[in-house]
Amino acid sequence: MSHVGRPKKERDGKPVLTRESIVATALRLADEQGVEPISMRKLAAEMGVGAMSIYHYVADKDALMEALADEVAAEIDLATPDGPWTTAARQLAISTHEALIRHPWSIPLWTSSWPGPHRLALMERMLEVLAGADLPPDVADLGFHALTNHIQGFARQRVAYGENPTDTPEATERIEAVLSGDEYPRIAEHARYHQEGHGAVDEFTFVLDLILDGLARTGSD
Amino acid sequence: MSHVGRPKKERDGKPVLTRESIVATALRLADEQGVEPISMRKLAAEMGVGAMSIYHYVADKDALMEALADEVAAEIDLATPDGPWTTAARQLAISTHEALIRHPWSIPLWTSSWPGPHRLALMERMLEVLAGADLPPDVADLGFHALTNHIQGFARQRVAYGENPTDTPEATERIEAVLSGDEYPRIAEHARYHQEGHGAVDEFTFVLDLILDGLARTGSD
DNA sequence: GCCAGTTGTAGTACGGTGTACGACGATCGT
DNA sequence: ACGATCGTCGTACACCGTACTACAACTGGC
Repeated sequence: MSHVGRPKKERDGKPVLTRESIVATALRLADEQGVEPISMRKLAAEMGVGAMSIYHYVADKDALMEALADEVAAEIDLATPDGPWTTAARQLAISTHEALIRHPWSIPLWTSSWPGPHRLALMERMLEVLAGADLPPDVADLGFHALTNHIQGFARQRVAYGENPTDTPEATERIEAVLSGDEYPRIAEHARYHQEGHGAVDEFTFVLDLILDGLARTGSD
Repeated sequence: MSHVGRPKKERDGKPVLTRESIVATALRLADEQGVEPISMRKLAAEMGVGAMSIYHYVADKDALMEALADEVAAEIDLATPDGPWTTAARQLAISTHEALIRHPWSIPLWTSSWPGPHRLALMERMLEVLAGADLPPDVADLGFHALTNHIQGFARQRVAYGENPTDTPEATERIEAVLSGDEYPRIAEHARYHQEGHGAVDEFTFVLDLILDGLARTGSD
């Protein structure tokens, strides 16, 4: 075997195997094929390396997934413009939403794994913004939950409700069954409404504003 | 081997192995230990049966999980009292929330698997309620998403944010790290706030009403 | 310049998973 | 009485995460 015992290096001396390079390739693989088909073996093979070598940089697969989710959070710009707190919160929410849509596979990870440093920083930033709103403490607390919930939940829904037709034939078949049957007329109507391309784009900001306005109003009562 | 070749029967003639009995035992196991440790082998062993026998009643593990999620939905009472649409939607939301809290392991399944008949019926019912609200179609549509999103998301958060201290020592350690460090003061404050037992209970209904009021107001504008 | 120690790599192996396949025995329709 | 059918299950395969171990290559001290 070519190189054993010391970090593999590329021509210019940069090591092939690093925590960063591992996370980077995993992220590329996830963007290409999603997160489920990633296995430690495949990832190692992709990097031209033995399976167990990865474990020198990453504790276990969960840690890798956590790092992956955090990498998505790292893309989010935490800088917010001056002005009322609602616009700052609004922009933070939209940026997060966009990052999640950019990497749909990461959405489940945000709820199943612990937040890494970048996600913690994002939470911290949002809490700061809310703290600057002069809301009663319990309203701020609940606002935080409502916002993060809305962000992650809507991202999930936008991915689940198609929009990108990665649908398996089995999935479209089941949708068709509901559409053609008459057991669930409202659902059929709802699905048709979505298939016509309504909503989706500004639904996120619409409900977001609904929450923000509600919070602001609650605060001024 | 005791009985081979025909459905196992108990003393009174009821078969041991049925789709219903399988789902029922799986649900019991899930309530006891959560859903991840369930494997087809363990489930079969629990029923005193060979592993592959289950596949005669269930297509594959995903189908079983889907049935499990639907079983939780089956517990939800779809009857709503007369009166304004908001109280009907409110009760539907609360019932669903309670069912999810009763079976926390099922929450991820609601987003990862397709809705079964009971969940479809629940969706249908909610859409009916919203259709009776005389909202503009796009507001009704977005209201539906906002509601389901809030229900599932808050249930997830209530489970994730402890409340039931099933936390592993590793988890408490990481929480402690954030609490004792000074990198994320707002998060630390937020976590302390929750540890003191604030919120949680009526936060769900609070934000729920915020959404419902917002929808009602939007409709009357 | 050499040798010990350290460090990153990888082979092997173990225990687990979902499930395809086929055999077989018990029951049922005739 | 006797085949067809159906439910059951043993075996096997591919794959997974990862513990353990051996070992090559580098590094630092002398």
